[in-house]
Amino acid sequence: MAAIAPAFFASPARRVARALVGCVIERDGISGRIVETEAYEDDAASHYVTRAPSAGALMGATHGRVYVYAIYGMHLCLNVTADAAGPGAVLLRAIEPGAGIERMRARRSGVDDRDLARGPGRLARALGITKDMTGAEFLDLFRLSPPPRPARVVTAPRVGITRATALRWRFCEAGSRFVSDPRPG
DNA sequence: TGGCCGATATGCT
DNA sequence: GCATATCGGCCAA
Repeated sequence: MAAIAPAFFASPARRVARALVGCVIERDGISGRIVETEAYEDDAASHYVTRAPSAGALMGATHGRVYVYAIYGMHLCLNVTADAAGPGAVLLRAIEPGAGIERMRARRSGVDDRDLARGPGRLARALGITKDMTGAEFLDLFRLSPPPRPARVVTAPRVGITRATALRWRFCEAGSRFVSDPRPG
């Protein structure tokens, strides 16, 4: 399977976010199918606006770069910047664990497989994300392959935001039990 | 299933 | 200093 190339991230964040659903992400022997993403552009909820000092330049000037931030003190969230012509980033919210599932389990005893990477904080933990990855070329750290089978995508409002809540820029694989709460539909 | 709440990085005043 | 956050774990019902 040919890997996805950097030009994939040149499109607007919404398009990249939708196209990522179903793709397989892999790093260091751990892999999974992406089942949930969210797009952020220059809307009121975007870190391009709300965290302009740290995220503004990265989201505005780059595409295909890693952007990691911490939320609620302890959770990391993995994003990839998008849009060669404007600000954008895509938050990776959930994956369906594939290869390396035993290592993901080993890091977190007692957690059901379904929950290993369901939600942005858990996903970051499952993939061993650290904040110092910010700024790196996404495809230098991760291998990304097209969907092994076509994904049916449903949209929903983004999670955990208080502004621009009318936008449905959350993209989920229809029917997947690996999608985080609240479930779309 | 739903509600509570910890624990802290980040940005603003 | 302060308010808020692109959450997640735990508990009661």
